[in-house]
Amino acid sequence: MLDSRRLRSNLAEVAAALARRGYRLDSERFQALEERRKKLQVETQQLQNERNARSKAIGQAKARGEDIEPLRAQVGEIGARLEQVARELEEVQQELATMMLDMPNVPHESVPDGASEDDNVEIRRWGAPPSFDFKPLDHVELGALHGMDFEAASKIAGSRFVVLRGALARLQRALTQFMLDLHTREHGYEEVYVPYLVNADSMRGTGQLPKFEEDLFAIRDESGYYLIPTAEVPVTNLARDRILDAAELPQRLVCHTPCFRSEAGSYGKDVRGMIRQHQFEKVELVQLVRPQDSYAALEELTRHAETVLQRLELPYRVVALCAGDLGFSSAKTYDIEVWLPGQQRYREISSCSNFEDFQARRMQARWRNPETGKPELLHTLNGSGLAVGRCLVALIENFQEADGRIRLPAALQPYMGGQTHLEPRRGR
RNA sequence: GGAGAGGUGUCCGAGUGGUUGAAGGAGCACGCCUGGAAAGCGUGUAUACGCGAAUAGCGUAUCGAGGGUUCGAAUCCCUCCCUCUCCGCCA
Repeated sequence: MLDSRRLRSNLAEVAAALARRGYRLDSERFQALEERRKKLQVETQQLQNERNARSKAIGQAKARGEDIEPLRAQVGEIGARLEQVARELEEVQQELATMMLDMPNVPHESVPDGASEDDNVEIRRWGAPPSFDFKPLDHVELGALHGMDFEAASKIAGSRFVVLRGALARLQRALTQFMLDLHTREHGYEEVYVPYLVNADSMRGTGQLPKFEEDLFAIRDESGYYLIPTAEVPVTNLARDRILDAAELPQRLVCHTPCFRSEAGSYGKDVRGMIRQHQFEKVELVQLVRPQDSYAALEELTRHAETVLQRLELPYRVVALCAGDLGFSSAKTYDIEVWLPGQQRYREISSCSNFEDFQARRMQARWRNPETGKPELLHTLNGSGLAVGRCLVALIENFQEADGRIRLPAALQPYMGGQTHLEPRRGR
């Protein structure tokens, strides 16, 4: 959510910044609502003031044993008017709140212009796409040799799910373990375990609600629970309605969870394979930082995610998302894209964002600034470190050999019982 | 699932209709005292919002959330949420 003061005092500027990302802010409507709000609020508060003063007078008169009936009659009239005005104010405020919950974050000035992912700007590359002296398989064909079973999954659940067996199931667990160890031991993150079902307040806090309900899976009973689409939701909400001590910052948290996404509106996109699933594993990095530190933290967090790919020897590139491709809550985002031989292109495997105070304002996540002594909104960031399913895809595609074997990078071997290769499954 | 207790400020805790934003204590900040520190003493110490040029002033709201009663609600009534204890069930 944007700062309402900033909207009031710099409406044109905010509207221009939002236009950069393709959001049309209805300035006239906002201004009209604001004017009504102001008028109604002043009136309401005046009436409340009057009522309070007279009620006190009644209390005093009563204490002195005087007749209070005439006073009561007066206050009654005020009450009736107050009720009317307060109701109108409530309506206007509701409309304003709805409008503001719908507004995306303002892009940071360093975010490149552009309308779609075609306008994203490549920042750097690491490693080189492998060359094969045979025709490399994509992960679906290759996975079939190693225990990746989409048919079984669709029988049990439906499309966009997968069953992994044997070494491949273990490989996914190994990847997860490796990532958690790297971030906790070398990057200074604290591991957390969190609920996978969350309430609507949490979803509102990070920005999934109210606008993107259709992307979520919801529980059908009266609980009001949603399945988390990313660990970002429960982990960032740890700070909701809290005032953190300056000494507690920065907080670096890492969390492995399954993620559940309805993928509404992605019909026909990545229908084949494990790239786009209703359920996938992810290791997520979250940072809660002082506002002045958040852009340095974004660079740092992105490097932490990149390190995973470097250790796994997987070629990738980093792109800065253009304004038009930014996520709703983000002020600036780097995507990390890994090379997929099966598609002969780079595909997103991590998305690292600085939300500045956008999420913090929604969830009232604050810290006490020692310089002012006051609670102030903190800044939140997160990034995948990494999407485990896609990482598994990248790994098997990049390290496949002519005979269907898959080489394991050295960093992973300790997590796979010292194995150096995955052998195709035979006769099972 | 059954029975009970409870949710007040950074924390503990008082408060059952009338100048209560809220006693008292702890913590924290500043000052005095001290060779220095502790103790002691004194002073201060919520948040959001509105009007406003204002870091001045004034006002409004906030005692889990929402609704109701009343001239007036932290205090009375209703609904919901959460926490704790005991019993049952259960991995």
